[in-house]
Amino acid sequence: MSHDIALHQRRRPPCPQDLASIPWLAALLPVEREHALAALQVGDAKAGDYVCRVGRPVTYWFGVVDGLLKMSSDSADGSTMTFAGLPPGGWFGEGTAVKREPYRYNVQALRKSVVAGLPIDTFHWLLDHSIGFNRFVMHQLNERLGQFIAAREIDRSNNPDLRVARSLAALFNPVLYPGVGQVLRITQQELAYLVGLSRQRVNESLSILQQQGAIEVVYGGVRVLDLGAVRTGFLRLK
DNA sequence: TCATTAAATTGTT
DNA sequence: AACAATTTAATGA
Repeated sequence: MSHDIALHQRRRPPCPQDLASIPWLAALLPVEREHALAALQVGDAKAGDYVCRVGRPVTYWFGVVDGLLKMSSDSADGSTMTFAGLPPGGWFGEGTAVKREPYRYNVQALRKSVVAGLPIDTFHWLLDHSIGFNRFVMHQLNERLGQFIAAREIDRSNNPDLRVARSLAALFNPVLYPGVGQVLRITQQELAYLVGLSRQRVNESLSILQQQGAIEVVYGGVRVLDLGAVRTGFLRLK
């Protein structure tokens, strides 16, 4: 397993295709956007690469252009706790970026991914100058708060079907992950890593959710049919 | 662009 | 954990 910080290696300027998948650019005025574009960086991360690590000083505000990342933390007893999966369109680290504190979690590529980074000084410049940017970050923080509260309920529950459903619902969040759309590209193995179940069990849960009409299982991904049903876990007990 | 081959993913035991 | 079946990605004409 590699231990590179993705954006410090294999870094390149963003291409138009990358820019199209960065949601907050649309919230900026032309002047602001110019400033942001001049500083934006894009890098490729191999599976297993770290995007950021606990304790490192904040250098960038990160976003997922393509691929899938995992946000996790190592607790005191040595076990690893996964907070969230990060699909395309997701940006993270604004909390620590605002405070200029060290990262409080690890973010690792679950598969080959494209990661974008906005240098922290540019991030602060946008906070100071752009109303649209502030609005975006505020929505982001608010939505993520809701997601973490939901995540606590997931952990309390022991029903694997419910856990899979809620994790999927989180990944399909259109505010946090506008790049996902109707079809989330994730293998059952990757989902198993995120939820903390075996691939077999995830496979079974997906079948049940499909039977209920909440999702459709496709090769290498999941199509959402009824996000509300996925969110509530539908007719299943806790 | 198409056919062939290799690799990845899934469903099942 | 191992297997065969299926789907996708890669290759080269």
